[in-house]
Amino acid sequence: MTRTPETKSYRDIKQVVVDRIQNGIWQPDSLLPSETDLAVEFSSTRTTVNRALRELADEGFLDRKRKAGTRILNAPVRKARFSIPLVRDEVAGTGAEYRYSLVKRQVQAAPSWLASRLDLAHGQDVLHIRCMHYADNAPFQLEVRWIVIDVVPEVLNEDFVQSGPNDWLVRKVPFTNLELSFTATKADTETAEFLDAAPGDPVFTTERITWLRGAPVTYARLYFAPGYRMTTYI
Amino acid sequence: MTRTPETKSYRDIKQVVVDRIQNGIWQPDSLLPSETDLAVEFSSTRTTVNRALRELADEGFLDRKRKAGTRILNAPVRKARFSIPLVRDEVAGTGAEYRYSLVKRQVQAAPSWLASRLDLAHGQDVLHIRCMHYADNAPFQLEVRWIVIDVVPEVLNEDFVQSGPNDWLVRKVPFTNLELSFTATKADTETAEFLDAAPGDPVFTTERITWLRGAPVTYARLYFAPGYRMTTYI
DNA sequence: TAGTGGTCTAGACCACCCG
DNA sequence: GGGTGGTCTAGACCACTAT
Repeated sequence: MTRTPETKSYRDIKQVVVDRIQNGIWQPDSLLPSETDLAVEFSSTRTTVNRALRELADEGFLDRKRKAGTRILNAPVRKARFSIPLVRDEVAGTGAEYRYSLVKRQVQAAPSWLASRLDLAHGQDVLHIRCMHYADNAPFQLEVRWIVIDVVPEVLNEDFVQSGPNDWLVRKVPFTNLELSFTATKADTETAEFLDAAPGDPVFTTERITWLRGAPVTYARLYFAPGYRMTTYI
Repeated sequence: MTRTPETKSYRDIKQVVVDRIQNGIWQPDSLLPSETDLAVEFSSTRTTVNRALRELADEGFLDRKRKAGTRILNAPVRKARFSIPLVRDEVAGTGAEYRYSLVKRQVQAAPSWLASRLDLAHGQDVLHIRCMHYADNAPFQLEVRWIVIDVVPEVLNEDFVQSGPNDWLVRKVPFTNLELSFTATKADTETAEFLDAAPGDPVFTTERITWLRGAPVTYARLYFAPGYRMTTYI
């Protein structure tokens, strides 16, 4: 079949479907026509309709089940995409100049809370690191990290004086699994000093655990200077 | 062509590609073979290879450009998907019982900071709402919200005594755009009381602005009770 | 068991953009 | 200019599951 003026691309189809949902032509919880029917309506093929609906389901608009059909989700559990930048890039993105400084680097036995969290053997060695990231010489982020030496033994060759462990890990151990959480914590005395904050001040905190093929690589806590705001657009 | 034992599905292909990246067989910044070549290697078709690579690019592993080819990203700007649940569902998901309570509902002229933020006319009317969400009768979230009446005049018919504005908005007003940000704030006296916290305690705070086809619908601040943690897996 | 979505094929045309 | 990815077609078989 040749493409007629009425022929819709998968992008057009997505747009039409979203419009119909937003204008109430198709109600939440109701069933869409089958892919075959929609293909006829849009002068398209099932393959193309399939791609459109598949992406909308992926974005959280639709729920699709074989035999049951495609249903409009009533509670739009919209899914937001956000990217996880390197601190360096995040700072550079604001136009500020990035500076890194190592505070502490020490091999130690994993504290028991960490061993428990990462499922390490009792007393297993980890490399503990504290470092600071600055934006135009103002404190931006305090990084506190533990790296499991058995999983990445080469880490012992790095002194992390010139650049941070995150840069190194990203280069050496790419593409792993990640657990990411966000909380608001209270600055203790030391954190407050590094971040140029008052003790007790609220601090936006990120916690990351990274695995490489099932093995825990590193645990990190990132304390952001007061005023930090993480923003996403959907 | 019939499917041989060597024939790979798009999932298999994704897995192989990720494995090769993780094992350093394909280095960051380097170019992958073309889709056509990969199709031959995997005893598959270009369509299938295309889907695999397209999804990996979408997940942040690869960068694809016509003519330039497919390149492995060295700075893994991994993209995380997180969903934005209704409070009700979030509470229910923890197994706790959800309870809602209206604190305040009032039509007022938009305060100037809000008018500025949402680009409203000076003195434009908004519906101001404060309400609480409880989990097993413990404070879970304090919601402070402003709704632009001109955009959704039907909101005046709702008293929001039985259920919150979020439930209503989600059902009635599909949003098209969303700005979402996260910060750590300091509890003021009133917030602290509602959240059963001490004044000055750190509070994880979410700010949401929602638009419907370019028109600002609502601005909301969500203050979470101490101990709240937002978690994602990637 | 019948109908729906999930996936694959083989081929085609096209848009983009690097060299 | 030519090679790469972007997309579409027409058809097929299959997997799942509601009924």
